[in-house]
Amino acid sequence: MDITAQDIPETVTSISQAAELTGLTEDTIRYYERIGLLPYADRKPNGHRHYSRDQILGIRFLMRLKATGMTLEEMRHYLELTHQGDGTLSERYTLLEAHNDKIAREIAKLQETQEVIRYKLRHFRELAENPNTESYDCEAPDSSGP
Amino acid sequence: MDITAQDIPETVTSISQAAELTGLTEDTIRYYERIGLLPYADRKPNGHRHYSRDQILGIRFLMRLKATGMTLEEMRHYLELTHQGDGTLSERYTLLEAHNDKIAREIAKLQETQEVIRYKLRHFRELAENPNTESYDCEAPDSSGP
DNA sequence: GTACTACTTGGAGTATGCTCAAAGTCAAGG
DNA sequence: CCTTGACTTTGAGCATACTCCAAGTAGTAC
Repeated sequence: MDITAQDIPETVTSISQAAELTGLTEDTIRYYERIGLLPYADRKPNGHRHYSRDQILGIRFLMRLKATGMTLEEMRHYLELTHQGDGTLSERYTLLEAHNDKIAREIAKLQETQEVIRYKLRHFRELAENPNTESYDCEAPDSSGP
Repeated sequence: MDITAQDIPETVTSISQAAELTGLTEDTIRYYERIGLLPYADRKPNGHRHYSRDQILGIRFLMRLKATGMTLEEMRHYLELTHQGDGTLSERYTLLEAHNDKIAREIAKLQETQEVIRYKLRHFRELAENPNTESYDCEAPDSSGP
């Protein structure tokens, strides 16, 4: 998932190509359109959807938001603001800023848990090196003290 | 959610206290017991569940795993191994190590997205300072070049 | 003309993870 | 004895996010 458009063909793209380029399935793309997360896609004369490079990039950005914990409904709201034009810029700014803060908190939590896990892994290694006769089976693995 | 036991009373704990100490609801704790994620809790003579300090710590550790993307089923499996004793130590080690790697990848993804969001925020600030007459409404917000 | 492929729509079904409600038990207080 | 409050069990319901299926169409290949 490049953030540049290098890998996206210039010509418009079918739903199968869009799926490949975004990592979604065709069904998921149609589902997103149905729930209003993606705008009603342009159709070719035969009724098939086609997507522009910008639309693919737009979906990729959305997938980033999703991958970082934003719900479909929140994304839908953000896109609604985008459609309403420049008058909503400050609101969109606030939303993205809030999401960025949320990501920062998420990273902090992940790093904390990494420390806890590394402590446990160290503990396991000690047990393996020095099989403890009085090791009580810690049915409820915890993280208190050494 | 301290990783030490400082805030957990020494005396055994009711489900309402357990809920408070773990951030879960009583319903969720009962649900976890039902699906086998938590062992069948000891009951007081009147049938009420009670929890030890170690059990509270165990739940907190599980909630860390959950908060970092482990599913209930994966946790259930991990706990099953724990119950099987020291023979499963190396398998548990492998599982935790894999989860730690997953967290590392997750952090990397979050940080990448933070960069993309910061780029967009910067772009919004520029638009606000210098309202662009030819700003095309980027219906599909992307992240390609400036 | 027939087959094949790539799509279309609409609707139903599924997985995960809760969340709530109904009906009952038990112990303490007034 | 009656009420209140904190629990109990069982089972159903719900939100999110897909995922699959059936029936149909449009264009190409032979």
